Amino acid sequence: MSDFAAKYDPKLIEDKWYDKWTKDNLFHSEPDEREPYCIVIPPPNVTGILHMGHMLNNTIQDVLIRRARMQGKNACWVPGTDHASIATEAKVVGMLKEKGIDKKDLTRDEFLDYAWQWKEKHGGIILEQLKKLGASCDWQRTRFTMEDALYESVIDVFVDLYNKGLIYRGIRMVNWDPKALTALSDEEVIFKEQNSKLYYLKYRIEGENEFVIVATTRPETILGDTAVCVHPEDERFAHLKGKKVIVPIVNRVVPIIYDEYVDREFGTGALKITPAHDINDYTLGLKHKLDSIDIFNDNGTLNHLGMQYEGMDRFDCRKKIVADLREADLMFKEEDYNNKIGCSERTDAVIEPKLSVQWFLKMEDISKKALQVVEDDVIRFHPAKFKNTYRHWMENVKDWCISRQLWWGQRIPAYYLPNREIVVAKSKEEALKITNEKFPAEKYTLEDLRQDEDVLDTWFSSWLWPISVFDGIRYPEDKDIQYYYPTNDLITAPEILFFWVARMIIAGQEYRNEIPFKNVYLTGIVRDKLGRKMSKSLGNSPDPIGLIENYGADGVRVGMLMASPAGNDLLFDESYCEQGRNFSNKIWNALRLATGWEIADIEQPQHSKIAIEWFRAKLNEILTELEDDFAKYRLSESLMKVYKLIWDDFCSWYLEIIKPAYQKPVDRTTYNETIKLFEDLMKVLHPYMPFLTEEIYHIIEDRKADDYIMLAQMPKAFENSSSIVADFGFAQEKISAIRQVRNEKNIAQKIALELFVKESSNDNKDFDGIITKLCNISNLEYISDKKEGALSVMVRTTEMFIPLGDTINKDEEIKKLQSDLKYYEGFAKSVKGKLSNEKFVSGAPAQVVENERKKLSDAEQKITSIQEQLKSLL
RNA sequence: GGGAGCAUAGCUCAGCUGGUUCAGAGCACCUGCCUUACAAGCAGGGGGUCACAGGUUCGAAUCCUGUUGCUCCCA
Repeated sequence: MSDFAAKYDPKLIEDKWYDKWTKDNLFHSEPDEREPYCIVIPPPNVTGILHMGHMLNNTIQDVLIRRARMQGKNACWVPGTDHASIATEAKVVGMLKEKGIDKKDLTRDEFLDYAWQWKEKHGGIILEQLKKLGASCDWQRTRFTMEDALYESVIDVFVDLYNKGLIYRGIRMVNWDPKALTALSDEEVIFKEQNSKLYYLKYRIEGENEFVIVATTRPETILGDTAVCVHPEDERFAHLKGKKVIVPIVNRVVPIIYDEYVDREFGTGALKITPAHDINDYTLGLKHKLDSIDIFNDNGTLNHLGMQYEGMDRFDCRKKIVADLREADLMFKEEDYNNKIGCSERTDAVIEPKLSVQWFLKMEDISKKALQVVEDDVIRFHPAKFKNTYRHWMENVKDWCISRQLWWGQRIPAYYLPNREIVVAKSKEEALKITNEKFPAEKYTLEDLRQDEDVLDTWFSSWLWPISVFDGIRYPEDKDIQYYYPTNDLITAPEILFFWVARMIIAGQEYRNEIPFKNVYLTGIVRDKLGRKMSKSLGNSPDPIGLIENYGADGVRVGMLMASPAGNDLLFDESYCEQGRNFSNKIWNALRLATGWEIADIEQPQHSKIAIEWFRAKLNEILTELEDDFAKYRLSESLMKVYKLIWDDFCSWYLEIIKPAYQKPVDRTTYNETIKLFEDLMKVLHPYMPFLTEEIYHIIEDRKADDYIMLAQMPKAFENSSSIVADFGFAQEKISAIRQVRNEKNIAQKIALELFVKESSNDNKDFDGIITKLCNISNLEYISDKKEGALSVMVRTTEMFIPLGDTINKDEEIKKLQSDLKYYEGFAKSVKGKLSNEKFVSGAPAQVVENERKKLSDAEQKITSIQEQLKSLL
């Protein structure tokens, strides 16, 4: 025992085992005859560093992978990163700026060189950090969405979908980032609360001296106004039917239109319509066939349609226009107003809704099967409530804007010809070939083809991830994709259910005619104790690597899992990790105990024999329950069961029973059995706590070099009809009751007690040895009548007596018995009431009625014995 | 504005097809213990009108309706 420190120190062993595992290439998987079990990692962003969300997400994946591996499956966890075009490009642009280089001065290729350099330097941080967590990823299979094979897959898919007529170019209102000069997807826009002003502007009615007052937060957009809209049933404006109004300053005459879209309560009830600069106005514009007047340049300054404001920034223009309106007496009033303004996630610039030409993927048809497979539970969501969310989105799916005005990403393989035609092909040469077939007369050459400058949305590569990591787009018949696809489980956050999960399902249907995964486990968001999202700006996120250093990777993993039922947000608190660390220490000390005894060839005590039998059965029971928990993806519950099995059942009960007296040896049989049990427990625990369990596996027995717990077989549950677990439960109650007496009467464990048990038909004496040992009983005797002058304790229907000499406080006992009596009488009365209800007896199932009868007879028996005790005391 | 979900102990959550696994777990809390594995520990204990109001039923935390309060998604 002197070999072991009394406190477990994870630092000493975690790196050691991770190195051994990787050196022996244990995480690597190749197709073979075993059943595959595969997870593809949700590829973290190359710009990112490990945050608490990753910790949770990857802990869960590792638990599932390690368990599958130990169940004899060919487990493969494919890691990798995605190129995150906007975020990375922003980082690279920032880095260049620090060097005094402006992106505009670089060619595309020069810029991409810098981007790759940046990626090589910073891109692998998260994956390295995952190793500290113990992640058993197949590092040989690490993929990156911009590497050649995956890049080509994306291009192939674009060409294919274009040829199928599913990709088109269209004018749409997009979220324009005037700083990054690119369109953003909706999910890249963050809405921020802002104090602004609501301006009430006067629009003169044509030919009259009356005005319509229109409220707006963006007065500069009047330059693009093409209508004023009111609610058709709004009586205030009924008299204006057919009339026109004059836009202030611009003096453009625009119609008054009527639409139910207008909120009569907002502002004055009259709404200015600027189809080029507001998404809702745009829709109304289409409906009412209005002109669109775009007044902005890409960088947010006013263009030539901005009249005297041309060249001004949009916010400067707002100030100027407000001043001009006031001067012209066209400003009715101004009031403070709070609204939410969309800002770019990456550059923080205020988003400008902008009409622009973008590439789109038609979603309606290709989404249908993807909805069906979830509806039919071919793919299961855990928790299932996300099915509703998914359905809602899929039924209202909109076309996907897939182009981004950036350089870092897969460049759109579309080529523009001088005759304004477009050819889409995998390469320029290919494009020329097609061009010449289509337009032989023009005799175009390579020089005539101009490739689209834009790249594809990052999700347009991530949606292929479960296929492209196995190169299944380019080589659909190869053995890897055939073997590992469809993968088993996907573990991700609900936030990206649509942007990623749904699209992967669609891609799977389109390119494999098969689902990409069978189960989707949706984790919650890791929040701080106060329920706030963890963010850099709040500074409320602990450093995950720091946590690992403080509590050990095993401790942190346990901490993350314990507090995170599927789909629930996790209110993180370091005390969870502390609990995990304490658990490590508990196990460590159990090891110190179990391996510290001297072993002798002596007879095995009866109580040890029973304890082993009981614990085997208990372990088996838990194994069965774990099967069920994993089938339902209830990971935190499964861990809690293992936690209690080890801490309560093994340490507090089993070890205490078999523990030899001080400085006495343990018999060999018990020792061997205990080590075996310990080993089984470590196996069950390994997926959650890989490092500690591997260490202990090697301490409790000398192993061959290639014998690892992470490759060992998980203990399997067996059929068991024994009632020993339940029977022992009764004994445990008796022991607790006796301990309670000791506690209440302040009798130290050292002082031995006598115990008399009133004989009854349902006595199981198998556990008497255990009771004697754990309660320090000098003499356990069965008696036929009650024991006078002893303290009486009732467990279920068994009466036990503990002689305590003079220490019994009669009044106290009487009081206690009387209150018990009152309770049981009340209880019996209510059960009687139930049983005398004709409808209950005839309506309830026989079993339920039978249970009630048993309750009543037990209660009556208790009442009788309490009354007898009272009699003897009074 | 449209949709979805949630409300159970101080906190985080279980609680399946209504009925002894029905009021539970972990943490926190209280009491007593430095008992030779572990004070990062041991033993014991207290604590909830299951958000509110109705309804269905012999019986409701569980099913139905409404109310209130929170959360998320879409607009």
